[in-house]
Amino acid sequence: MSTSVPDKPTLEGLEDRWAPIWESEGTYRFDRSVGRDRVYSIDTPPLTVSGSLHVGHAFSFTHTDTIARYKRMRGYSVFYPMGWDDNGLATERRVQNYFGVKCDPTLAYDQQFQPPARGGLGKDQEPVPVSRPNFVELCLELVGEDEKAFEAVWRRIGLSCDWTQYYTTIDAASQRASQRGFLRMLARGQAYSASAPTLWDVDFQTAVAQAELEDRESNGAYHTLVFHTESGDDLLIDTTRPELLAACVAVVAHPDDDRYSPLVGTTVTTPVFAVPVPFLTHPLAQPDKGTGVAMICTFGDTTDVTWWRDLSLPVRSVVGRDGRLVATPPEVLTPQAADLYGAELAGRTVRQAQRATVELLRQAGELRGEPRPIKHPVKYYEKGDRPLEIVTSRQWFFRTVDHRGELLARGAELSWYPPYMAARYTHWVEGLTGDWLISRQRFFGVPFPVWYPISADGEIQYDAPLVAEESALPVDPSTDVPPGFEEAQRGRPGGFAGDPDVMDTWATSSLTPQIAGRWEDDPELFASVFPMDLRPQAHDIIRTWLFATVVRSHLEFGCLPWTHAAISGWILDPDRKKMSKSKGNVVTPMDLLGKYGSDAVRYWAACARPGTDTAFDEGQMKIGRKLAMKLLNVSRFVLSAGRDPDRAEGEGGTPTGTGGPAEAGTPEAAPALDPIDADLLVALDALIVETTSAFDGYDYARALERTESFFWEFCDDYVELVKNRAYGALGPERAVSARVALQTTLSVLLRLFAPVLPFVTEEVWSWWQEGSVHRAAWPEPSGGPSAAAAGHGPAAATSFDAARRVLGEIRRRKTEAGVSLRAPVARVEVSGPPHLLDLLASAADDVRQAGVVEGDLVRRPSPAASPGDDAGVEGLFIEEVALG
RNA sequence: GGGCGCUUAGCUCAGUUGGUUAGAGCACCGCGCUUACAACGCGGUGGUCGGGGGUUCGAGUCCCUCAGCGCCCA
Repeated sequence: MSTSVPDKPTLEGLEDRWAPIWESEGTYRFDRSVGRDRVYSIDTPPLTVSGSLHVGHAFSFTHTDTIARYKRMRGYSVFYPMGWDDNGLATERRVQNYFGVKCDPTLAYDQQFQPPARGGLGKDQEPVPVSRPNFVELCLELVGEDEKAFEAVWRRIGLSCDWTQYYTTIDAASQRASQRGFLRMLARGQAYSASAPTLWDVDFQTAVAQAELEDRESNGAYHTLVFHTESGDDLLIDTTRPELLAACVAVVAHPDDDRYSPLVGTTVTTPVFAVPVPFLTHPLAQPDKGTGVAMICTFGDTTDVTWWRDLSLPVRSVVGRDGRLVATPPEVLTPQAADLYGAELAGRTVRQAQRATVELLRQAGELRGEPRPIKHPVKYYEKGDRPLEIVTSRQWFFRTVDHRGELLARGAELSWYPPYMAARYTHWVEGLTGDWLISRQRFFGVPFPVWYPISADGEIQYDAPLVAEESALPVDPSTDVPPGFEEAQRGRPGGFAGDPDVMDTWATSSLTPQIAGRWEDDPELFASVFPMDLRPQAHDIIRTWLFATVVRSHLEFGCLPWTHAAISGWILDPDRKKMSKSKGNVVTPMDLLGKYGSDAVRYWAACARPGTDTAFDEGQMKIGRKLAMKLLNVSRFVLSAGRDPDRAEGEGGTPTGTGGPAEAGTPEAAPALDPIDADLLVALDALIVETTSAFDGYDYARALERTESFFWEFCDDYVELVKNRAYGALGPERAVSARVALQTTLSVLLRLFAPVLPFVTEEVWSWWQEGSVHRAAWPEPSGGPSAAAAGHGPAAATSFDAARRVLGEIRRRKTEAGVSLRAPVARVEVSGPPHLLDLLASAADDVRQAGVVEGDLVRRPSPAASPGDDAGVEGLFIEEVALG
């Protein structure tokens, strides 16, 4: 083996040098030929391609990468695919603007289609309608560009994923898996369509699922409306949504609210429209809210939906999908009331209608007092700008509520890191209020593989969908034809109509283990990777992505999709605010990678405890860079110290990568080690045990911290102590002892650092070893001759400890005296218990060399020392350091 | 309103089943170009462990309570 150490090692250019080599050598390629028990499979989060990567992504993906690299060095064949999630609203908007198109799912695919623009339309131009398949093609073109940029960042940062296992959630295989998954759910009765109250975003024109909701504290106002009882009394009801008065179907009070018990079961009359509605009770009515009576409308909020369902009330919708009041008022209105509605409210937006309704109430004398402004939580779509409305429409759902108990059990079965994150899942499942709505009225997504028959009189038969055959997947019902039909029958009586919607993003990305594992497309691969070992993700999507993936795996396979979930924290900006695009505080990783180097950025990421939110801190990257630089320099010393240029070649120095210190780095076989060299190797064994256990518990941060701390002690104390001896100052045999310890330790440290610092460790490894450090075996403690030679447990004081203590004191005295560390020392006197002095004696030569002690090193037994005192080297006292 | 975290040096954070005098890096101050390293090394200053109470021979660590911050959910 040749050793080739550069004169001036540098961190510059390591990424450009090693990333292509890893790719061409297939260093991270998954080997499917091994059995499932030797596979470690990772369900990588597919990043949304729209938008840009920020350091938070680099942060959490680095965490996963350290685990992947560790498992690989432990001998696993690591299945670590990379995926992109390109479905979504953001992409649609960009595509519409960039190409000047508008999707119309009723249109047929046009193979010759060319978009009117690339880079945006002119001012007078109207967007061109295109079919869904054409629209999807344009989406793919645009996200393809982004994916290239994303991939470049990942390669630069050194993610050890296998790029041959790459997928996107819109590619044909993903669509096939997604549609197959849907059809299987449908066949088992776990997917169903229903016309039901649905949360609706009037701007995005799509249904929204429970998981996508967020409450926002918003301005509103209580309006006190005057209803009329059967006996002609006024009944006051506070509402924030008077514009829904025409949709009122009942009023409700709490069953225990004695104030209203006489009215329960009677009929009251609404103001303005004079519609009779029942007075009912329900436990969700809050006696202390407003007057204690609420008007139930279809539908003002989710509580209305609950009341409507529990109390079996009729539907009287007034708000349309466009967010305006519908043209035709509920049938229950009298002709006069309907005329009033048509004149004052029909076609108005919700806000306009509220003003108009207030005016009508005033004119009728049925508004008591003035509206009273309040702040209250209102439901929004997380990406939306206007409050959600609730409309009634036909949508597809996956059943979840029926499976609540089983899903809770799956959550308990999963190993969570850190464990307390399990509570997020449990609370979410316990709080489920409805099944999972999967229909989206969008275009760039996976279509439902169903059509509906059209009856002879032209009615669409939603209850008897025509499903695609699995062998035909993926299909697009807007262009493909259901089995047994011809294209000419599309939209005709007696023919069929394709489902116009696409599935929710989560309906597809909940299948990432299936997609990456090529479910059904490659049964052998799937069997060797599924269920997977690890799901790494952030905590904000436990209730969406993690939950949805568990649902799909549980219902399809009756098992968890993975055995472990590692939840990473978030990146906060220096003011401890969440980093997000809308706040404008996002930092992108590419510049940082260039400035500090990939290893340094990875170091910063790996310092964060699993699951802990972390402030963005360039200072930590500087430290990482310093660490990488130190590794280069000390390696240069270790690999060149005392080498005889004439017999450098073939000298040995061959840590094989398969074992620990005992068999590693030994130019001459089994030399007699100096005590402090043996001490170092014993401590190294302890380090290996500790870091291995930390990585087994997914605690990359602890592993790094311990390795780093050992490394600095190694550099600052051990290397300084033995430096002269390694150069041969105390003879060739004792030089060999030092060099064995140095090289063995370096070999182990390089491997322990490799998961976090892949570039610099690979660089140094290449100076003296064959193959990639990332394919080398994780170190094992030797527990062998070196430990026995040391003759004591790791807890007791060692020669190394005694030597560092005395050397440290000599340094301190020199510093206090303001002289150079090279200044000679005339005399040192140390007192302490005899056994500590003996330890010191065995390292005395090294201490004298390192401390430049030219005179005596006197050891004076301390009379006060008790024989059984096994305290540490604090028992040594440096009585005198006489500078020369 | 409920839940989950967090609060340790000026800053960013470790601190394992409770166990000597609570640690690291950065920053700051001082010394030093020494045969791996001046984009560096060596040394030093710096803390009522958020407040209060409790359990214990002993609490940064366990329990209760209060305050502040963050996130999730209503």
